[in-house]
Amino acid sequence: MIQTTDSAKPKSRRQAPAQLAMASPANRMQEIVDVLRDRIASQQVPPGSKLLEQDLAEEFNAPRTAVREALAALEQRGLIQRIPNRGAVVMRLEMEQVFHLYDTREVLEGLCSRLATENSRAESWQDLVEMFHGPMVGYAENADFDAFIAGYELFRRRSQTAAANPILTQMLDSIYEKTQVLIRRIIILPGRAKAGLQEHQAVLQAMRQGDAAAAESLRRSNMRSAKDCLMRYQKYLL
Amino acid sequence: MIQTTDSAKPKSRRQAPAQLAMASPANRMQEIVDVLRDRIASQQVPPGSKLLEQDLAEEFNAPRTAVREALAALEQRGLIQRIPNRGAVVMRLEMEQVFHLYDTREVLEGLCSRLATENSRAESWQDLVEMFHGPMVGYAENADFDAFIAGYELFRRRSQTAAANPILTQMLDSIYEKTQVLIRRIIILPGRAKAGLQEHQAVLQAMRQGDAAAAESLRRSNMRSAKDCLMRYQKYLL
DNA sequence: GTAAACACTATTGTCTACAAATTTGTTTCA
DNA sequence: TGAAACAAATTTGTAGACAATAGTGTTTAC
Repeated sequence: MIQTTDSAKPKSRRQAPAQLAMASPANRMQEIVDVLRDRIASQQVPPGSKLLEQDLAEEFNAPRTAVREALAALEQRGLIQRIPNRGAVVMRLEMEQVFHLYDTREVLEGLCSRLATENSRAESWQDLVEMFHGPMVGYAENADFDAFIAGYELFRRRSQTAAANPILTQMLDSIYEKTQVLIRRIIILPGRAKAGLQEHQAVLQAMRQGDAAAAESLRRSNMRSAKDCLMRYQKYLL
Repeated sequence: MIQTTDSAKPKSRRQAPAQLAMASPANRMQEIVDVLRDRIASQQVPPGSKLLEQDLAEEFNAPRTAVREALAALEQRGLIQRIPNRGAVVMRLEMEQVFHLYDTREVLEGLCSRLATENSRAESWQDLVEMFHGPMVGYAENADFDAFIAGYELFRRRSQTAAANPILTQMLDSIYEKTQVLIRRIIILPGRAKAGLQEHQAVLQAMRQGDAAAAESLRRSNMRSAKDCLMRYQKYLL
């Protein structure tokens, strides 16, 4: 095999192993995973849908093996279910499982708020405090749910970043990608937007004051309140 | 293609889809995953080791694709790291990551104890109470760590089962399989066995009294205490 | 007319061969 | 002698072919 000494690689023998881990060809599978994840999380592909390996292979212009790997990854993440010799279907969210997710999320979001408070200067939350006492109030009153959700996600992202705990981030994301669709349904429930707003104001106030324990406790109350709302109106949701 | 009407399959047209999901050929990969998981968790394969696809394929007498799938699964679970074109190595536990794991575990174990208490009759913990006031005391005093750990794991399993939250179980397991090796190193630290024993006695007492909130709080204290011990002696551990 | 047996199609599961890339070993030139 | 250039071998990544299984439609026997 003739190796063409190709191009400019003036590498001395044992080169530094510090390379950016990613290239374009190797992780095409990851792209498939990401795209499918988004579709499932946003319910562009509704629960119960069958995912055909060949169709996906054609769509992504990838070999079927790549698609299979992607499906395996999605199965591990609990987004799809694979039945031997029968293929993959998008996982259906049972109400019971939603409650399990929320119970777990409660303590994790609490931890996230606590760590975020502990790890950052109290003043760094000032802008979010103002946001939740300013624009967000309007969004809630005018039922501008898209803007409201956008603000809420900013809060979430900022908290996660400040918490600086990769394990926690991973677990919260894994919950979030399953319950994402529910947010839009919860927020429209009677009084939920307003209640959520007030609860977040309280959490942010605690964070602004550097009171980590209070932030944790208040965030947990917030999640419990959301879950209660969900239970109350579950007939109308799923 | 001639189909041989093979063997005795007196199935009427549309058969009940209720089949046991597992057969032997389909989930040979799962077996590879489990075996490797155990080896990694128990450090039979030390951190940093390279895992060669071909070697594993020969050992398990499976095609390389099956091994690749198994490795992909282990990567998702965070037990190995795969670098494109360079192969898979067993993940190394940095101290920082251990702390992240313990922070997360603290709130999850707390939740587990709370749910377990809420979901089961208070009397059902009686046997564990007696165990932790009886035999376990001896194990701690006589430094019989194997027996002590066995008792501890029983407590963990019973709690998880009673909590009856699959999401939580999955997350706790995913943490546990990474920190499993540490238990044996923590337990031998000065005073740790005895402290852990007392903390568990307190947790179990709360559970025995049906006080879910106290159980959660005490279990969290217990985990924090373990983490403190870890931080204090980290020089001697990793 | 109904139900079982049969053949066919579509889809998933498995395996092997090939290509690309990295590491290792050897040689050559200052 | 030492470092760079080159070649070989090992290892991972990709693709496609083949086999097995489940689902569907059709025929046939009672």
